[in-house]
Amino acid sequence: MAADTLSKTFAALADPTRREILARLASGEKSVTELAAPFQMSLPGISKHLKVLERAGLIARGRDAQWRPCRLQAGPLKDVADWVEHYRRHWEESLDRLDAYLQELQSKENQADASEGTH
Amino acid sequence: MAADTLSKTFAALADPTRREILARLASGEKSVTELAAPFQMSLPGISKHLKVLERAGLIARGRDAQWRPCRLQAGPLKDVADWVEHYRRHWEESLDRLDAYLQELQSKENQADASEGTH
DNA sequence: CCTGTATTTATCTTATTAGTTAATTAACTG
DNA sequence: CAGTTAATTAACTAATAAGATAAATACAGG
Repeated sequence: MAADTLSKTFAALADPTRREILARLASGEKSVTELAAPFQMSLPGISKHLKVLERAGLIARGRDAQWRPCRLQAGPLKDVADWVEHYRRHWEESLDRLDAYLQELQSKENQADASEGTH
Repeated sequence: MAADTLSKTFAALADPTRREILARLASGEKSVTELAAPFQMSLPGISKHLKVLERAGLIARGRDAQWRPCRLQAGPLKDVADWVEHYRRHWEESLDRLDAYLQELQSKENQADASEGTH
């Protein structure tokens, strides 16, 4: 993994368990055990994922007695949004081309349908 | 690396060399050698990165004599944009809080400035 | 058909990742 | 202070990734 911030963010997001953890944190702070509950994975496994997220700045951890409540920190996600935004016109253009192609197919099909009766 | 599409996309983006390759492809098709030129890395190294990008569906490769021109395919980036969009309010809220905090600091500073002359 | 150019594949090394279980730390509770 | 709950660290394994060099493949042009 490269050291730069954006690379660390993308690497952290490249795991479905970690993305699921973030999704669950979107609705508020949770303890490690709460976060771990929906997963098959062992608690140390979850703990490791949380460390990856923490090092990427995507979560912060507090202390409440024996619990370490985790909360979402979305700052790095703004960087992702800003980065990907540069490519918007590329996917929109390719969707436009797909659309044009499908419309062309459709109109050919209609022509075929229309001529069916005449032959 | 997990098998799902979004994970593969994020994993592919988690490398600055690969992001740089995408950035260069944004201005049009390029051959492997052209893509490799700005980097220190060996050609097989670049070739590997291209394979990662290809498997993530981020580029497609054609054939023109002995060249394999690469072109950007931005489809998966739309999925990234859609995914990250769910978190927009989180980073905007935290920026708002930062903003409020800075304004508070500022106004306290102004009060302090204003009272300087009177003491 | 031989040579040069473009690119990939093979092979190897080193580092990192994801996961496990067992042991440890930290804090509350009776 | 002994026991319980929450969470992390340690130690290990297996898989994957990033890079290198050397060899192989694909094509063009004389």
